[in-house]
Amino acid sequence: MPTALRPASPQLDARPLYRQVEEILLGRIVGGDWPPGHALPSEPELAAELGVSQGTVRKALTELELRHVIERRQGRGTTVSRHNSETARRHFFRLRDLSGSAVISRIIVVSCDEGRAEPWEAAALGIREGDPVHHLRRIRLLDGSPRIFERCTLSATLVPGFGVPPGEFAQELYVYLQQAHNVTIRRAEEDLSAAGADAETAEALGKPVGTPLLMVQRIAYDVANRAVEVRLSMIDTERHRYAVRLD
Amino acid sequence: MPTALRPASPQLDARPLYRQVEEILLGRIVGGDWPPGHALPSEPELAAELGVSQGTVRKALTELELRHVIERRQGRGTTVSRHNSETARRHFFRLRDLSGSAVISRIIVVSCDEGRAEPWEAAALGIREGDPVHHLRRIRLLDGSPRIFERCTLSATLVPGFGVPPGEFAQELYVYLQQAHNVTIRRAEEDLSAAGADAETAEALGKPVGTPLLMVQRIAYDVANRAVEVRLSMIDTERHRYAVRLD
DNA sequence: AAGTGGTCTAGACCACGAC
DNA sequence: TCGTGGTCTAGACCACTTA
Repeated sequence: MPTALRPASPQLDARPLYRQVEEILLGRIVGGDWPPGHALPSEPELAAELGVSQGTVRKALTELELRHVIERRQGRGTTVSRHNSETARRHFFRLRDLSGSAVISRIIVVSCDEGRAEPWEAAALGIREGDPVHHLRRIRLLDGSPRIFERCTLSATLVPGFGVPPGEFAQELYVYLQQAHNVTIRRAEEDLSAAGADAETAEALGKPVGTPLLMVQRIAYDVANRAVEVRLSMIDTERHRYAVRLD
Repeated sequence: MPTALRPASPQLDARPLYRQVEEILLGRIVGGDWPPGHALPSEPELAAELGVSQGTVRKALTELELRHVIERRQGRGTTVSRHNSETARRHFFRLRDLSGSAVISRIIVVSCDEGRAEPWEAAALGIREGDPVHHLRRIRLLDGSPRIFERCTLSATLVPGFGVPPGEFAQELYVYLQQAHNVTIRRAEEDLSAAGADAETAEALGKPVGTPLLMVQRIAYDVANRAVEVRLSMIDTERHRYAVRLD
């Protein structure tokens, strides 16, 4: 069933055609018609279905590709992005060792509880104070040593029934969210500062209280731009650096 | 004089045409034929001169625009990017106040000397140990308070005769480099960590030695991808945050 | 009114991947 | 071999800026 992009009646939507195409395609992905890993119709097929030229479809697909919503490969086709440990880390894990190389990371879940949103969590997640949330505490081992203590808060309305067992957890959180809860994280905002280690963090990392740590507050958003997670990471930067490229 | 993009003899350059166009245009900008602020020929003119279609020129220009080398405006034309305090800050100054708003910043030059490159400086700048460099120390006031102490090292071969007087300095360093030394910074890499304040920094910021500070090491590259500056910034994050977007 | 970049089309050919 | 996305062309019309 072709989507009516340009009805006979005068078009009030003044946005460029390729923006509208982009939104239609994104809608199908967000709505679950095309789940992660699904192969999209070919460009000529999409063009015919939507009643636009292949060039317009291409421009829309290029935008979605830049936002990592889809992946295109010559000869193979276009698929909805699927998180895996590589892409999840490349996009959302900025730590490198002192030589600039990627880091081997292991994750230990300390605890996972249900709770109510504190004011700062509610503000970050765009929900109301007291709304149900899940709390997750994790320790990350970088190259074998405990270097990061993370306190994560997830909006329970977006990931109902969330829960992971304590102990080592091999999977990246965002891969797990996609596979187990059908929630795809697409972007995040981080605010960085320096702080002395608090008691809980100091114990988790085996450092004295007050040790200077890199504190990262992250808010993660899904494909539909909903805030899913707010996370406070306390990072021991003795042997690692948080890498940023400005261009 | 048209540039021969596709000679009669078989073309060995297998790169796409638009990449070659991109390189030609970038070459004219780097070479100084088109200085910052200069208006480029129109797309049809470039297409005719280079012997390609306007669509190919457009794709090359789009790439350069994404890299902030040029700026395009409908009806007005395309110009070579010129640093000003707005763009310089938007790209290279990541600090926000606790509400996420931009910050009013003043710069005080503490000292400016000539010197020889230490090993770590030489490694960062891609020069040899002992090569001539300029050292610059600055204090930044954010919203009126001293919050950042910066130690900058510039490669003297790229900015010969560099020098700024001590005291307040209204201009952004990269704007000054472009206007006074014809060097345009286009991108930078930053490595972030947490560290206790050393004696020099503690005095500059009026904080006790050992106060946790955000330490940022930046390497700045010009349009020709040469390392121009390495900078160590010590930042008091009591009332400010370093903002990063991951997408 | 003239000229610029922005959008959109229709069609050609090529490089790559899967069968 | 076939279908995919990648490149390239030629030309139309539109929206914006400047004069």
